[in-house]
Amino acid sequence: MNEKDTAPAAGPPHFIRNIIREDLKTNKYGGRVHTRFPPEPNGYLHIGHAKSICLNFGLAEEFGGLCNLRYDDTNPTKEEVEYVDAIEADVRWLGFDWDDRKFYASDYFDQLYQFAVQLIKKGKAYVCDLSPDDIREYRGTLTQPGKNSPYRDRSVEENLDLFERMRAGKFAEGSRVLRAKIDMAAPNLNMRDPAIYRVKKVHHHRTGDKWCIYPMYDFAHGISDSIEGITHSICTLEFEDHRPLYDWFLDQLEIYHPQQIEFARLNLSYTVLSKRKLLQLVREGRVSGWDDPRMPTLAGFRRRGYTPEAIRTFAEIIGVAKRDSVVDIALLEHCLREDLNKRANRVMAVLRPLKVVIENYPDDLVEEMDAINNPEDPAQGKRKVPFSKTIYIEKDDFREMPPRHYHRLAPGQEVRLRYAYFITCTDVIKDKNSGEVVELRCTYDPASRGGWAPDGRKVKGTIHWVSVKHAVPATVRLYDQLFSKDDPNDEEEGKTFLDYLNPNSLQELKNCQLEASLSKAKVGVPYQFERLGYFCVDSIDSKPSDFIFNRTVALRDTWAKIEKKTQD
RNA sequence: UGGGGCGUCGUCAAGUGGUAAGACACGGGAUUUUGGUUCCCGCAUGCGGAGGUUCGAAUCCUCCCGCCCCAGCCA
Repeated sequence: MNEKDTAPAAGPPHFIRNIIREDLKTNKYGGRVHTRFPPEPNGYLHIGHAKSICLNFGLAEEFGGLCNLRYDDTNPTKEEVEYVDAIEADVRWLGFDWDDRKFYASDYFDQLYQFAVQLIKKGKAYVCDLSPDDIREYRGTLTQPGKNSPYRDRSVEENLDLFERMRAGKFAEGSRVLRAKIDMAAPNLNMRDPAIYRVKKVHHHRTGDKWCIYPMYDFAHGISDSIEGITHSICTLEFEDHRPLYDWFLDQLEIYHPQQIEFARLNLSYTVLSKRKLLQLVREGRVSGWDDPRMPTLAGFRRRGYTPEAIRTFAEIIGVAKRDSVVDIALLEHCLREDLNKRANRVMAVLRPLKVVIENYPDDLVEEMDAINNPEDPAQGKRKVPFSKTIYIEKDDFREMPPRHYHRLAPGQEVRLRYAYFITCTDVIKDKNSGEVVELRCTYDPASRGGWAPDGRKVKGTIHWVSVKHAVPATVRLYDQLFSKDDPNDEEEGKTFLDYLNPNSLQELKNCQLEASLSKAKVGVPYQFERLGYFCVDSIDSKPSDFIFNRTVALRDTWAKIEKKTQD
C-alpha cells in the first residue's frame, strides 16, 4: 500500500474524486494525476473560475499530481495580454502555483498545423469553400440531417495545397476553412464536419503575425491536453456534447488520450457570472472596473477584502456535481465571516457619528482604556484606546423613543461604553429647525471604569464609541448586492439583467470617525469594526490624506432581524 | 419534435439494494463588556410522478413529467 492509499480524504466525496480514485486503483495512467486550468484570456477570472481552479489545482495537490496553467488563446480577436497578467495574479492570490508549467495553446500552433496536415493525409479533413452562411445552411437543423459540402471529396493533394495556401495568406477571411470529415447526418451537430482551422488575418498577442489561420477550440484543446500528458481534462457541462469530437481527434491522430470530465458550473444568487455580462458592466461603466468591489471577479473580491482562504473553503463546501444549481450567496458570506472572525483584529469605528458630551467627566482628562485586539486570538494582545469627555457614538445606538427590547441608549437609559464606562442619557439636543437629534448629554459612573459596575448592576447594552479629539476621519463604502433580483439571469419579457441592477449597491459615508489606532491601518489587513462588520483599506482609492475603507461584509445582525420582524 | 445531460429539505449536497449524512438558511434556547463568536435543540415517514421486481428500493426495470445544453469560421 502506498502513501496515496493511506492519505486521508482531503474533502467530501464527489464524482470526479471518485473517478480519480478509481483510475489510481486500476493504474489507468500509471498512477499519474495531471490536470490543467485552461482560461481564455478574454476577461477577468470570477468566482466561477475559482471553483474550477480549486478543483483542478486542488485535485492535483490532493493526489500528488500536477496542474498546468494553460491559456486557451486560439482566438486572437478576443484575447489580450492584460487579461493574461490578471489571470496569473488571481490564480496566485488564491494560493496555487504552476511552477514552470505555464503554457499557451499558441505554443502548439506548429504541432497543431502538422496534426491538421496529418488528418488531411488520412482523408479525414478537407478544405471547404462554402461561405459561413452556406455552412450553416448545409449543417441542417436539430431535427434534420445536414448535407455534404460539394468540396468534401477533394483529393488529398488538393487539400494539402489549399491548406498550405490558407496558411500562406492567399485566401480572404471567411472564404475557406479546414473541416474535419466526419458525418453530416450525425445527430450530434458537433460531429457534422466541424471547422478546425479558419482564416483570421489578425495579430496574435504571442505569435504576432506568424499565423493568419488559427485552430478552433475543439481541435486545439484535446491535442494540447494530449501534448501535456493531461490525465483528467475537467470542463463544464456545455462541453459534454463536444466530448465525442474531443475523442475523435485523438483517436484519428492516434496520440495519447486523456479523458474529458464535465461538471456543472457555479451560479450564485444575486449575481451574474458570464464574461459577456461582466464585460458589459465594465464597458458601460455600471461599475468602476473589473476590480470594482461589487464585482464577482477575484480582483473585485480581493479589493473588497475577501480572503483566498474563504473562497477556497467555499469552493470545497459547495461540492462538485452535474446538476445545474444556484448557490446562495449567504454561503459565501458565511465562509468569509468564519475566516475573518479568526483573523481580523477588533477596533472601534463610528460610521454615522452622534456627539455625546459626558457632563460630569473632567474637561481635559484623557484616559487610556484597555481593549482586547481579538477575543478569538489571545496572541494578538491588547491595545490602549483614548477616552475623553466628548465622544461619538453611532446614531443608530440612540433612540428617543426606544422600541421594545431596544438595549441601547435612550433618554434616562444607561448603557456601557465598550471598555470604558456606564453612561446615562440625561438630555437630548435637537436642531431647532429640523428637529434632528444633534447631540446627547450624559453622565457617567466613575466607579464603572473598564465597563464593570462594582455594585454588580447589569446594563442591557454595550455600544462602541470614539473620542472626538482622537478620532481619525475616513470615508467608508458600504456595499450591497449588485443586483436586487435573486436570479438576474432570469430576464422577464422586455427586460435585461441591467434592469435588475441594485441602485443602492454602493453607499459612501463621508464623515466616519475611527479609533486612533486606525491611523496606521494598512492595505491588505482585515479589521473588524466592532458591532458593524469587517472592513479593509481600499487598495486603489485610499490615500493617507483621505482614508477610504470598504466594508467587506457586515456582521450578522440579529437585532436588525428582530426589529424588521416586529415592523412587518 | 434529433442528440447530450440532470431531477434527494428553502439553497447546495452525500448516498450506488438494507431502511434519508453534512453545510447554509430558518426557528427555539444557553453563554457573552461585539444583539458578534461559541454551544445545545428543532428542521425530508421522504428522494420529480405512476406502476413493477424484491423479505427490503432514493438506489434495479417500465412508462410518464419537468429543467438545462447544442444549429459560431466563440471558448
